[in-house]
Amino acid sequence: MEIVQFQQHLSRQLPELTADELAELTAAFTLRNIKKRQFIVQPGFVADHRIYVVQGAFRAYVIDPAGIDHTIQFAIEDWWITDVNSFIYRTPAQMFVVALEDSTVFQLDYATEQRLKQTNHRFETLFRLHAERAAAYHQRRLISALTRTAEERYEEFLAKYPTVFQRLPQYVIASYLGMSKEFLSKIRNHGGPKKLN
Amino acid sequence: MEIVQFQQHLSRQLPELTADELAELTAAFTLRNIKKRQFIVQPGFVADHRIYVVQGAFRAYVIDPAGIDHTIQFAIEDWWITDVNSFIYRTPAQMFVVALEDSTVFQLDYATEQRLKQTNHRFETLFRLHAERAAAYHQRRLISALTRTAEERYEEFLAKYPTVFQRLPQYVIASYLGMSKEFLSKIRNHGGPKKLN
DNA sequence: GTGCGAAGATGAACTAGTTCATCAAATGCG
DNA sequence: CGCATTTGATGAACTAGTTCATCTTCGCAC
Repeated sequence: MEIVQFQQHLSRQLPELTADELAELTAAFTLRNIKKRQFIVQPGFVADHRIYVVQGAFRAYVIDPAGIDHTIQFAIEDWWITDVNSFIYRTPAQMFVVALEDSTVFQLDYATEQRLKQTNHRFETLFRLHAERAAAYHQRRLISALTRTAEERYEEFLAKYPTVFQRLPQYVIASYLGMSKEFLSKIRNHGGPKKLN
Repeated sequence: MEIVQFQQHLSRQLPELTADELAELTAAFTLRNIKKRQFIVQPGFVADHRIYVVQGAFRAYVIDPAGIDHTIQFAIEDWWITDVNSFIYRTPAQMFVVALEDSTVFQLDYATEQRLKQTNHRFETLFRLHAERAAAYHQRRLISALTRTAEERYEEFLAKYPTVFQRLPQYVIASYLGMSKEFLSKIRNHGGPKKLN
C-alpha cells in the first residue's frame, strides 16, 4: 500500500526513525488523489502544504511578465514538491504547482509540520535534512543554468533523468532547461550525433 | 566584540535560544582572520566548514570548461557561506570560496556541527531554519536567472543590495548576475534613464 | 613621482538562442 | 470512429548578449 512506500522513503532519509515514529509521522499526512491539470499551489495564496508524490507527476512554474512560463521544479514518484518560499515564510506563492498526470500524494499542512518538529527531535532532523538537500538541489540547478549551454543542459538532463524525458511533454522540459521549446526540438534532431528517442 | 554581534545574529534567527545556549553555540565556533585573496574552499577538497562573516566579504564561484567564472553566492557581514553540496554530502567541492577583503569570520567544522545538532533540539532547529532559508534563497536566484533579462537582473540587484554594489568590483557582480562584464558596463552607462553611481 | 597592473568604458563583429509562422503527427474525447 | 486540441518539427528573420580589441583611468608599489 501507499503508506509502506512512504515509510520506506522516510526510512531511507533518516534510518534512525523507529517503527513508532514512522507510524506517527505518516499518520500526520493526508492521502489525496489529484486529477491531471489540477492546481495544488497558485499565486496569491499561501502554499499551506508540503507534498510527497506517491504516484504521478507535478511541475512548479512561474509566469514572467512576457507570459512565458518557466519550470522551477518537477516531481515524480518519491519526490517532494511545494513553493518553498511561500511555505516557509507564509507569504503568497509566486508559483503554480500543477498535476501533469492523475496523481496520488501524501500532504502535510504547515501547522502539523510545526507540531511534529517541536515534539520530536528526530522529526526536526528529518526536515532539516530535507531542507539541506533542497538547498543543494537548487544550487546545483543554478550552477547548471549559469555555466552550461542549452545543449549541455539537455545532455545533462538526459543523463540524470533518462526515464523522466519520455514521460513529460517536451515544452515542460524545455521550460525546465531554460530554453524555448523550438530550440529543444532543434537540439534533439540536429544536435550532435546523439539522437536518443 | 565580535561574539556579541554573532550572538545577536543567532538570537534573531531563533529567539528561543537561551543565554546559555548562545554561549555554548558560539563557543563551538572558531574566530579566524582571513586575508584578501585567501581561499577557504577549493575544488577537490571537502568544504569542512560553515562560515559566518563578522567583517569582510567573500564570494563563491565555479569555473566553467571555457574558463569563465560564475559567482554562485557572495557574503558580507552577517551572512553565511560555504559550498553547501560539498559540506552536507562530504564530497569534494566544485567551488572556490575566496576572501574579497581582509575578513574576520566564525567558522564551524562539520563534526562539531553534527555534535551540536545531536545534543540539543534547539540547535537542530537553528540549522533547519538556516537550511530552509538557503533553499529559498537559491530558489529565488534560480527564478531570477530564468525569468529576467540581464538589465532586469541588474535593476533587481541594485534595489536589493544597494550598498553591496559599491563594495564589490564590477566583474564580480557581472558574474553573479550571469552576464559578461562588458555588458554590465554597457547597461550601467546607456541602460535606461537610471544611472546611479 | 612614475611605472604598471587591475578595473572600467566603448565599439564592431559575431552567435546562441528566440520569435514567428507553417505544417505534420499524435492524442484525447464526445 | 472522426474532429479538435495538444504536441512536435522545421525554416527564416531577428536580437540579446558575447567576444575581441583598444583606450582610459585609477590605485598603489617602489
